Amino acid sequence: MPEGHTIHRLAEDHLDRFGGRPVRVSSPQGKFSDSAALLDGRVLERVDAHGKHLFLGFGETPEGEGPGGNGGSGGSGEDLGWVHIHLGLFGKVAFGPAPAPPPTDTVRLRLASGTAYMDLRGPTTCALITAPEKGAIHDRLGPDPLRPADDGEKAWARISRSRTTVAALLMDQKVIAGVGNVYRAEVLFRHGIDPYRPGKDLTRPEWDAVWADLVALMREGVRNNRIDTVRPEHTPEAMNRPPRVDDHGGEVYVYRRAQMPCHLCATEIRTAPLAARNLFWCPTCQPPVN
DNA sequence: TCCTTATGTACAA
DNA sequence: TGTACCTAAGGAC
Repeated sequence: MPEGHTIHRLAEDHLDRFGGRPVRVSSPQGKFSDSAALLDGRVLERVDAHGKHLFLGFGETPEGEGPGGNGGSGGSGEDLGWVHIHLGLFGKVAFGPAPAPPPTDTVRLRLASGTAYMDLRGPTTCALITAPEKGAIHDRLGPDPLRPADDGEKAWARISRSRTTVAALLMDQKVIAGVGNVYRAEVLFRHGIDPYRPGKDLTRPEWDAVWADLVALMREGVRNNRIDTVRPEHTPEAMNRPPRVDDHGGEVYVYRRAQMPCHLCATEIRTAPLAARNLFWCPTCQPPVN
């Protein structure tokens, strides 16, 4: 269930559970075994998240535990680099309390401490990378609404010059990092923007509002660990309608609501494939501009 | 038990 | 544009 909010939440959760302490690292499935062996027993020192990319930074071997010892300052503490994780479409992380149960054979990466464990399954990427390699990943990602230092300027520079549809641009991680198929559909609905409008036809005020909204929505997504996008006046309680029963849980306006009535105008929500994903929108609330 | 679908990306042609 | 990759859940039989 990965859009950017999931990844930033995972970064926090990893730091809370494993930060500052040595961690047992293993790869029951085997595909990460060599790197896991290098990392086993190291301290998780820092975490980072950019868009849908998660980075776990492991430090030096704790005193007396490393092969080759010399556990003091600077000893074996060369920067081991970062574990780079991308969940892709199917990847999942499961946390649990110690003791960790026997892993299933799909667990790519297991972290375990005296109090907690984490199992990673099905990621598209789980690799040990160097700091420069991490830098290269940041360089090819656009600004992330969840990174405090980022703003929408670089994204606007690209969007305002592009004939590509705004729906495609919002999914392009080089343009803006962390937005996925749910936030894309929902933020366009919230601002009444036709997903097929070319980027260059967006106005500056429209983009500023979309960016600010993504910052707010995605922060709430990190907090609640799910995507909710309906305004208070459109919640099931406020509208006296049944809550959504769905595996992704959150309350939304259009995502996966094809052929159901729009919460605002009752028009049938439409869906169409766009760049190998399903787009959802309300043709009445998000009319073409011409 | 099989089929479909899914909040994603990279690479080939 | 198509295809490959990774996993699990839900629904149709």
